[in-house]
Amino acid sequence: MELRQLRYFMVVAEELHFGRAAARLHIAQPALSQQIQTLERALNVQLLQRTKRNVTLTDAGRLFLEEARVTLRQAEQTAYVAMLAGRGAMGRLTLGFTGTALYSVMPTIVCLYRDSYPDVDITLQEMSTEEQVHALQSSQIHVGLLYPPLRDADIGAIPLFYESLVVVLPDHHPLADLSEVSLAHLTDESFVLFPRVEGPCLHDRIIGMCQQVGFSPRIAYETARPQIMIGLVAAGMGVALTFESMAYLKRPGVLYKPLCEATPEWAMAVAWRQSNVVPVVQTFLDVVCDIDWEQY
Amino acid sequence: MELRQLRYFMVVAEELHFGRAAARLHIAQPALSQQIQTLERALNVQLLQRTKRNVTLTDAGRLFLEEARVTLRQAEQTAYVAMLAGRGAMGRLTLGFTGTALYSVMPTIVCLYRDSYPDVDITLQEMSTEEQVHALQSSQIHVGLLYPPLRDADIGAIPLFYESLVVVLPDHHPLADLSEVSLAHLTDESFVLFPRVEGPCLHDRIIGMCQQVGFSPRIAYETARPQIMIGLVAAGMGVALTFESMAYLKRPGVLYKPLCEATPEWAMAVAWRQSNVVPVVQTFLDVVCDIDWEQY
DNA sequence: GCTCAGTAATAAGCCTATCCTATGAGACCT
DNA sequence: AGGTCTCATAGGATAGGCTTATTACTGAGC
Repeated sequence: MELRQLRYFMVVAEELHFGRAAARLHIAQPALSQQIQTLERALNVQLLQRTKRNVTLTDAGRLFLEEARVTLRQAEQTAYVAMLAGRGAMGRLTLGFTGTALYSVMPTIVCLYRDSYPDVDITLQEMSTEEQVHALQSSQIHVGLLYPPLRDADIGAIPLFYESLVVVLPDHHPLADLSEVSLAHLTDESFVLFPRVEGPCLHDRIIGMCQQVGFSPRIAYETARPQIMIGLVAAGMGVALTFESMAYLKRPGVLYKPLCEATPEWAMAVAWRQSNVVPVVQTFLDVVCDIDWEQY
Repeated sequence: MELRQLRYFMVVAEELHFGRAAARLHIAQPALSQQIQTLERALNVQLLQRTKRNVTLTDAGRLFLEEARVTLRQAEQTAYVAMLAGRGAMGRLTLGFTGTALYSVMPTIVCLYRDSYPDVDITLQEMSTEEQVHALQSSQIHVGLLYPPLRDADIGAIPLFYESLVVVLPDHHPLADLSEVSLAHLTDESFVLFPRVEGPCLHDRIIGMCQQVGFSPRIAYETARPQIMIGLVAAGMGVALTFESMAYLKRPGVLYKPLCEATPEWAMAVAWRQSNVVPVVQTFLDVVCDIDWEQY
C-alpha cells in the first residue's frame, strides 16, 4: 500500500467515476483502474462495486475511505512538520545567558522570538560566559548571551549594544549627592564584583583601571547574581561596579552613578557555534539582528 | 512523499547506519541512500546529518520521525480496517425482524452475533414479513427474521426451527383446566389474531383450519405486537392463536394451551438478498447457521 | 606516515511498475 | 439494432527503483 494509491482511491470514491477521477488526477483512466485493482489485491478486499454502468463504494470501501482520509491528512502533517522544522520555525532552542542578561536583553529577545516562532520550544539556562563557551562547543546550547571576547574561532558573536560601567552605591553613602563618581573616590571602599571566571577580560580591565588610579580594589564579595550584588550594596557591604543596563533593576536604598573616567565600552553579544548553524539558530539570529538596540 | 520512504527513513533513523538499515530492509545500501535523498529533496529539508563516518538525526529529522511513526501506524490501521470490513468483521448490519421474533430468536441471534463480531454496528428494525421482503429488495436491510414462504427467487431463506400453534387463554376461562384445547372448543370465541399482511399464508391456513372444523372465527382484534395480543387476552377481549415460542412471554392472567389438532408446523426463517451477500451478511448467516436450534 | 577497514555517495545498467494509447465488453438509451 | 457510455484489458513506452561496481573520504592500527 502506498500513499499514491490512497490519493487515487480518495478521488475515485469522491467522483464514483473512473474517467472523471482520472481527469482530476491528470492520468489516463486505465492507469487509475490498475492502481485501484492493485490496491484491492494488496488489501485482499473489494473496495468498489463496479457494474458496467456505475461505481459504488462497498461497506469496506466506505470504512477504508474514512481511514485513508485520516492517513493522508497525517502524511500532510508529517511533511508540514518537516518543512517548519527545516525552516527553523519549529523544534527546540536552548539558550544560555549570563546573570546580567536576565535583567536586560534576555527577556526582550526571548519575547520577540516567541512572537515570531511560537512553535519553537525554548530551554533557558543561566550560565557564565565561560560555561557558555564550553556549552556551545559541546552543543549543549544553541546560542548564548555573553560577554566577549571569545578565543574560539568557531564561535561567532555579534555585539548587541555597547554600555559603560556604573557605580552602585548605598543611598546614605557620602558620594550619594554627586552626579558622577570618579574611581579615585573609591580608593578605600570595599567592592562587590562579579567573579573573575564570569568574564576574565573585563575583570582584569577593571582591576587595571583601579591600579592606574593608584589602588588595588579590596574585593569583599564576589557574586555573579545582580540581585545579590545590589542587595549587598544596599546592606552597606560595599560598592559595586556593573553595567549601566543593570540600572533598570531598581531597589530602594541603592543608587547608580556614572563614572567620570572613560570606562571600557563593553558589549553583551549573542554567540553561536558557526559549524552548527541549524535552522533554529539561524532564525534566532535573524530575530536578534532585527532588533534595533539603539532604544535600549 | 510515499509510505516506502517513511518506512525506509524510520529504519535509518533507528539504525543511524545506512548499511545496517539497508540490510534490515533487504535492499542494497545505495538504493536506500537514494530514497532518503529523494525524500529530503521532496520535503526540501535535511533530515539526517551525515559525516563520512556516521549519521545523526537533525532536529527536523527527529520531529519528522515522530510524525512519520504516527503516519505509518495510521496507514496500518487503514489497511487493518479494510481487512476487517472485507471479512465482514466490521461495519454496519441492518436487521429486520417481526414482532414475534423480538420475543424469541432475535435477542439470541443478536447477542451471539455481537459476541463474535463486536465491531459490527447493528441496526434493528421491527417490520412485518411483507415489509422485510421489500426492504431486502431495496437493500434497506441486509437480513430479516420473518415467516416464509417468500415468492422472490432472489431472496434466500433458511428456516430456523419449526413450531406449532398454541392457544392463549385468560386464566379464568372455562377451558383453563384442560391440558390441551381443540379448535372445536373455540367456535364461539372472539379471536385476537395478527393482521393478514403480517403473514398472509399462515393467516389463511388458520382461517382454513377453523372452517374445516365448521366455523369462521370472529376476529375481534388484530395486532402484530405480542405484548398487546396477550394483553388483550388477559383483559378478556378474546382468545389468541400464536406460536409456541411466544409462551416464553409470561404474563399473569394468561395461559398457553397446545392444540389437539395437528397444526401446521411453521418456521421462522432468516432471509437475505442473494444478489447482495456482502461480507457482514455472510458472517451473520454463518453465526445463525451455527446455532443449534434444537434446544429452543 | 602509511595502509586498511569502514561508510556514504555516485555511476551505470537492468528490471519492474507505472503510465499511455488503443481496443474490448457490457449496460443503457434511442 | 445501433450508438454511447463506462470500466477492463492489452501492449508498448518510460520512469523510477534496485543492483553491482566504484569513488571519496574518515579514522584506526601498525
